[in-house]
Amino acid sequence: MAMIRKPDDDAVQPGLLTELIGYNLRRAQMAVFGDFHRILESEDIRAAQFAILEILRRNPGLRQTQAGTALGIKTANFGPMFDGLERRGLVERRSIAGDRRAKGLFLTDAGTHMLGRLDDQVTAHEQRFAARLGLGGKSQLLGLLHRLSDPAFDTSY
Amino acid sequence: MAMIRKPDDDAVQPGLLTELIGYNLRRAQMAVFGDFHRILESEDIRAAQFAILEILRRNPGLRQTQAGTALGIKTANFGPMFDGLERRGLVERRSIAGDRRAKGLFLTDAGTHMLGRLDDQVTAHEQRFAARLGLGGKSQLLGLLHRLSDPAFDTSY
DNA sequence: TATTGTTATACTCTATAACTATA
DNA sequence: TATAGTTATAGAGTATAACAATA
Repeated sequence: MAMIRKPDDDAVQPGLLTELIGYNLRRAQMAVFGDFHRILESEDIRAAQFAILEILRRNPGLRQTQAGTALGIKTANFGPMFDGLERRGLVERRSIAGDRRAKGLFLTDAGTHMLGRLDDQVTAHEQRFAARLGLGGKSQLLGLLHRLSDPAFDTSY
Repeated sequence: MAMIRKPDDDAVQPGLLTELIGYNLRRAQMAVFGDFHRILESEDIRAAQFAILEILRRNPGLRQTQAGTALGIKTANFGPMFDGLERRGLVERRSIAGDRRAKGLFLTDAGTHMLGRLDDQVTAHEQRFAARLGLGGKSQLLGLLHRLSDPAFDTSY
């Protein structure tokens, strides 16, 4: 067998990519979400569904458009996602007095209990990653991330 | 018309979500990628395809498994993604002397030129977001993100 | 036996457009 | 006319499993 040099994966030169904020955001998100998904598996729900449940815990009675806007989910996609949760009895739509087009969204008791079962695990997950960031690292990170997501920090206009 | 109070979108209480590192990573990534996608539209390519082109610019001759591993794309998915670029003449597979299973991946001249056309726009995009982060903010952010994506910082084992 | 890559397939998420019903 | 929500549909991205060829 000839001694063809097999390139080592570690020897891949990162180049421009690792200098890009967006690429590094994606890598970090993959790591954090991978861990988070493992937790949600225990209740067989997805991250997007968890976000819906969580925002309804804090804001019972929200309308679909509001919940969707707050989470960055389009109206046309929110409906089917919510249907899945409703079929499992975790949430419910209630009619709103005064506007027969809109519906108020609520957690059921089953939904509330599921979130309760996840609370400790989610807290542990969060603390694991906060620990990686060191003292004050998390609040520093969140501050920087808000500058990226908040259009008010865009000075290019 | 009755004076039903229509809840204001701004009044949605964020709750737990905005305390989660993962959720804030996602929001920031949506903002940065939204801007980035607008740039890539001009050449009609996707972010994942850009990443493939970019890593081949720096690492010509990479094998599929290596490129996929480096970018976090599974082997079974890398092939079809690469096919799309190859059909457009931006990249090519070449046989490797000594291993008839593997193929070396290369940019074509067309692929190199496309990356060249994007360079200035990508740099401008990057500077826009770096500006939002303030002096030293970007290197601070990248340092924190690496702690999240690098398993070596996981102290929970 | 292990590795490189392909094929098939399914699911989630995202995006757009056309539509109904109410306001 | 505008708004709340639904339906249909298409595309990208991700995941697993089975497979062929080669090492």
